Amino acid sequence: MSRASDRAYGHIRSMILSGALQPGAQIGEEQLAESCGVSRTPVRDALRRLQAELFVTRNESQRCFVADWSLSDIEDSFELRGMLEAHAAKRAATRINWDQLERLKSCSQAIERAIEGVIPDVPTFLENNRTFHAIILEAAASDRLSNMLGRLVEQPVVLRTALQYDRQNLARSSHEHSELLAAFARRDGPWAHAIMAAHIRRAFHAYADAHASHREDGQQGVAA
Amino acid sequence: MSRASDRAYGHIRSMILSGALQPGAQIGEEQLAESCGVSRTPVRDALRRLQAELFVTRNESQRCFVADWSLSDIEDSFELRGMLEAHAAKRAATRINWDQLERLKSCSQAIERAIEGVIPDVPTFLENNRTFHAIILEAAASDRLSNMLGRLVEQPVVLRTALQYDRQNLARSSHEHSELLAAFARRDGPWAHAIMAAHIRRAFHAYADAHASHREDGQQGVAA
DNA sequence: TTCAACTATATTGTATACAAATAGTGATAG
DNA sequence: CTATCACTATTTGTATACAATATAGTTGAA
Repeated sequence: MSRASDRAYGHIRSMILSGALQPGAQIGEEQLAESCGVSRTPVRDALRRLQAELFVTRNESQRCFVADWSLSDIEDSFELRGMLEAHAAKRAATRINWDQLERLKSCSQAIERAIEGVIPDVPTFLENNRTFHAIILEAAASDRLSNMLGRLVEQPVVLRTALQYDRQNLARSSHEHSELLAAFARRDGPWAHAIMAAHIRRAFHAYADAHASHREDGQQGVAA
Repeated sequence: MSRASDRAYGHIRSMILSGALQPGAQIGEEQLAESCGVSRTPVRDALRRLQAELFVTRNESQRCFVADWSLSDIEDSFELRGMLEAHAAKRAATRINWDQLERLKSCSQAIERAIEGVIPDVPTFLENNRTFHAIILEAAASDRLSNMLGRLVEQPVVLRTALQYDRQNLARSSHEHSELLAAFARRDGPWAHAIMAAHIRRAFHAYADAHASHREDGQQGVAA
């Protein structure tokens, strides 16, 4: 996408994620255009994208609002993501090639290194975790699946919460990655499916636990 | 959406479905605007929607093309749709209310009436079949799920093929609807899940069979 | 005082003009 | 004859002005 449209997209998205634009707040095109330093045209493009990704909703008369995620929305998200990522893992197991497997191993090792120190390197963990899942999706080789999962993994709840991690969660996540590698190496679709389903499910419960203790002081986090 | 944008969307979509715009063909915004009798602005909106629904693709330099669906794309579509609709059916089973159940019964009866004559009333069948699935999705009560399924059920392959039906397919489809009603009446999620998975899977095989006999003279059809 | 209708204002939708980028074409040099 | 570079034409991206529509505020009458 083009420069101005991208800038508007990124800017609005980050304002939503940072809380500068609160859930339920109405957002006018003109106001956003000014705030982004571009005209309404690219803002409208950006809003359409954000709407497709469920960051933004519209009322019956086409006015835009920051999407308000209820707890059940969040659960829905994890549920769908688990289903689709497990499916992707199953497909990937029988289609993955040598290069992709090597890249997965490399990610997995980077993740292990990132969490072995006294102070875990969370940014490195996150980056490689992200790449790990992206490679699996690539190996699954389904445009439609990629299209749909792309809408889920980037959603507010995931980003807003994926900022702080406890040691145990990081280690468990990393261990599940190793298991996935084993399943892929054996080309075992059902195994990969089961591990991935559990992987995402665990992340959901970790999030739910963090949410239940409703500490609003910092960000709680979940590693999937 | 607004009038001009809707017109452009419908017009382009029907041109793709009718074959007036062939798969792989490049489509320029200006040309479409003229053809739709509107300016480029609403055409651009329509193209974004069609792109999200995978009717249209873009190359690396943002030029638009009519999406070209390979056989594996079609299989992907059925696979995902089966997975998501089965999930929807499972959710619906435990959430459906009396009104929704009554509407499902009414649809089911209309479908039975439509196929009992010597000449099946296919348009009525299709209309009620569509409503039937929509009610289940409504009962599933998940915006994300609706959002995703909406992108699948309306896709080219479905529409392009859902035009002619043999008696046996119609009857089997209708029978599966009745089974779903039974599962819903008993609030049996796993049962509903299994029936729906089979329902969509059967539709896929019916399509694959029709495709294998590659009769290009008319439209083959599949009732899901 | 309340409700309704109307006006004013704010917001989104559309058209058009212009800017930027890309691909196609032709000429020229190796 | 091929390949590369420059130029032109085509296509998409952006800005702005204007039109249509919805909301909110105000005024009037019952």
